Amino acid sequence: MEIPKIYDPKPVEDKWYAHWIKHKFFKSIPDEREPYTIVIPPPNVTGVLHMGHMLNNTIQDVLIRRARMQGKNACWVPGTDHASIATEAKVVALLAEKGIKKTDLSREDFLKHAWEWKVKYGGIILKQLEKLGASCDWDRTRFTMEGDLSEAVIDVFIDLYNKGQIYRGVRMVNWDPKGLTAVSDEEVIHKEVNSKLYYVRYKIEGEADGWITVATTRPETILGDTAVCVHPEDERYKHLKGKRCIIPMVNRSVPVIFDTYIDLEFGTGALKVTPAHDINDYNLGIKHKLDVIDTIASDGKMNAAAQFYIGEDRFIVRKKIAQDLEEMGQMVKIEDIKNKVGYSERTNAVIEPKLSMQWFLKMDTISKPALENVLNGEIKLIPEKFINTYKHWMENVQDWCISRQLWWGQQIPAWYDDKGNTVVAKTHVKALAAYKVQHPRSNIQQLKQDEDVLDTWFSSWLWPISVFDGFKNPDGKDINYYYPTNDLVTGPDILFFWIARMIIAGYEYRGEKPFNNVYLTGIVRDKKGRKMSKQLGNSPDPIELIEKYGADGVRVGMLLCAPAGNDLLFDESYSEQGRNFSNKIWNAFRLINGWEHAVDTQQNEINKIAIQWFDAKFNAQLDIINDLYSKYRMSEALMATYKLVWDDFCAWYLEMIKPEFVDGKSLSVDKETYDTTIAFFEKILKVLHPFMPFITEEIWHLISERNEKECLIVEEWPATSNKNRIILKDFEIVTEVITNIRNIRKQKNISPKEKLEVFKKVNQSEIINIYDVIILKLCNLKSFKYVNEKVDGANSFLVNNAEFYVPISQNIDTIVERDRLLKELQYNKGFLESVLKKLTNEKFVSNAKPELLGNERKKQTDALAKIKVIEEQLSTLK
RNA sequence: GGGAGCUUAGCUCAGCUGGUUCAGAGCAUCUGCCUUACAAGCAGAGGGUCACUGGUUCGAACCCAGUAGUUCCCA
Repeated sequence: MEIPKIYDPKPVEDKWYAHWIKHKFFKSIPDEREPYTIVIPPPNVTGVLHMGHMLNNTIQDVLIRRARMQGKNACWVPGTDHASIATEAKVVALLAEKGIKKTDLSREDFLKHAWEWKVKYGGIILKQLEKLGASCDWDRTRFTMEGDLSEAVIDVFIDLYNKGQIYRGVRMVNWDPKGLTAVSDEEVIHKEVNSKLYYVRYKIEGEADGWITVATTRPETILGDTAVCVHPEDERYKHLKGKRCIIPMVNRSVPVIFDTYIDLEFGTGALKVTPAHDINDYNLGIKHKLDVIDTIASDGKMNAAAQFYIGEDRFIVRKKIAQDLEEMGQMVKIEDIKNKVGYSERTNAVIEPKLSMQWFLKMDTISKPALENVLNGEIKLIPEKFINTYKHWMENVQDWCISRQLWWGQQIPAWYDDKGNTVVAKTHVKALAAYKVQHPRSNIQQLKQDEDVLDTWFSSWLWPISVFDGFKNPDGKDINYYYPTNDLVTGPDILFFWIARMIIAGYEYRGEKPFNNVYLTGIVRDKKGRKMSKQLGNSPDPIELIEKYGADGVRVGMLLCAPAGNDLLFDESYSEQGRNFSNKIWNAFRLINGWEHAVDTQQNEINKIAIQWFDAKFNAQLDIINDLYSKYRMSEALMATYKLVWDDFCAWYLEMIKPEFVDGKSLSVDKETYDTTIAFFEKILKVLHPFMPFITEEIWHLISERNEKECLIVEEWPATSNKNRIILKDFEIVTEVITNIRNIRKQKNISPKEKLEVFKKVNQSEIINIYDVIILKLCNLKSFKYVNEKVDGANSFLVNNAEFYVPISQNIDTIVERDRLLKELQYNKGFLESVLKKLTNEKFVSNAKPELLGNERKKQTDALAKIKVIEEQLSTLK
């Protein structure tokens, strides 16, 4: 059967993925082997695969496949999170298309729609992961809102409440007026934008023409002002001590207060204070006991307390009030400035600081072990530089606002009577019972459950425990076997959102870390360094990439540009390189596969040496690869593998043993060489497998007869053994000789078909001629002979002080040759000089380590010998 | 405003404890080849003031200080 010379990944990938599934190779059940566990960072159910997922899931799959081949019980747990805001937004939008408003639905009905949506679309991203080749144990797929996981969330809430770690309070929160919910600090993205700074003058109370000018970027909040604040040291305002001023339009009299918080340089040095709508103002308000007037409603529109513009959006009001103040003569000037504005990560609405009643988790004590165990190296962050960021955050950690004003999520198990008395309990029945204990004289029959749900991260922080049913069954087989997990692979953007909180939960609920290592990938950016985003449209569709280059190609492409912890600038050309690599491997297979192998053919010297060399090379390189893996240097491990395959195996080894063509027919390969080559190739497939699972599995089955259970995916990772360093050293010289000869051929424009003669001048007695056959073959030589004298009229080169001559039919251009030699001489003299400089330096000789000194001395003698040879060559040129 | 990181070839990055012929890799580029595995290929070559300035040292891409640019985190 003719094997196509271009590898076609599509049918291969579909076939083998199905095959692996069929034979349950991804499945993990606790046994006596050492476990190797990864829990997937659950992508959110609304998501479709983007390049960030591609990257971290490729890395996870590489790790898990290698662990599996190393004989560990590899378990990669997949799943999704319910992403309350994002999902609810999607469902609301979908309902809106049908003309249904959320407010018209009951909570129950809305959730029914949401679940329908989840069933229909929630699995898309997991299906996409299959295309990538992700070897997750799909039987273990979990979802943060499924029964058991939700129950864990509720139990944890109740437990922490009972421990006094959870409280309810009025706080300034980041309000998302579009999502109509509070969001955490981490979900606010601060962006620099072009704004205006409005200078507005307020009348001083009781003075005929006394004014104070404040500067603000948010004039719409003027209606909620309850003070004006200046710096106590500010000479401009010292006379205002004890005075009051009048807020325009609403004509409210408010005090002028003094606080060192004020920045003298900014604006006019006078700050209008709106405690209800700015976190700093809020704190000032508490300190100075100011009134709080909330003038903006949940939807971002002015409310009745504002008195003006009621029902109009804050941004429209900003323009209107500026104009009105202008007309009133109270607008002094307007300047353009740049400032940072917070946006909701989910809805992109401008965040409105808002006072509201929320649930909080105290972070001060509960986070202690999580900080400690990262600092002491019990949990490793890779790369280490993230420890700084982590430490900084954990040392300044704020209480976590865990309530969200949404329906999609776990409803907070808090119950209220009509006076606002609260009990926390798992069910209404239990709540009522608890309530009766607290209020024995009450005969209330009905409590009202809190309307809000818990933050999605309040589910996912339990993920490494809850996916193994560690809450439901704390001493279960799974949790005891798989926990703590080995590696977590995710992006640094969720270091606090998720990683830190998982560590906290791990210590709180298992008394142990959730994972040993956290591998933080970079953020995938486009070629210009911009984050990939839908708005910019600069993100390639991963599935299309896979169609175009094959999953193996894209995986390789991803990792080629993925230095650990640094952002990566993705470009499609990397996937192309990956695809080309697939093709290279494929063609190596085609070559070997096409060889006749005869039992009666004697193994020749070339093949014997080639085999010895590649065996040594493979082992040495595998040591390097293993070491790089152990340091999580994935892209370097890939590059080392790439070079092993492309350069060492294909370009050198296969070229060496490739049978020659005689009379238009390929000679046959001896059986021993053939079998060894197959064995080498199989080892190479193993080492390639984690990076390129599909093509390697395909060739694995083509290259030898195997039954359907004998799959590469469960083969053993090769052990390293042979450490023949001598042959590797020798080969460095051999390849240098070969390159020199090829170079001369190239420079002199000699056809590769023309056979050359090469002479080696014997200076000393040492002749290592075992490699000559290789030089003969790879350079297409007629002969390779030893001489005692220089060969006249030939091109020459030096390798390790040995002189080589290549006579060619053209005359030697002595001028060019002399120039070349002079240049070489100059370089070597310069080099010698630098060595001598060290050796004649007393301080160097007395300070340097002995081996270093010896090295320098050797350099000296080598350089001297070389100079002598070059000078001799030069003298004969004249 | 506070903190952390980064700056090495056209691009993306290695370079560990300062010392090997140390300035490297891949891609891209250039030149020659459709040589019976692969043109998605083969062979060869050319690319760098290691951001800048100063310091420490016998010796600095590497250590220290400052400057510039840049990215991120926090407020």
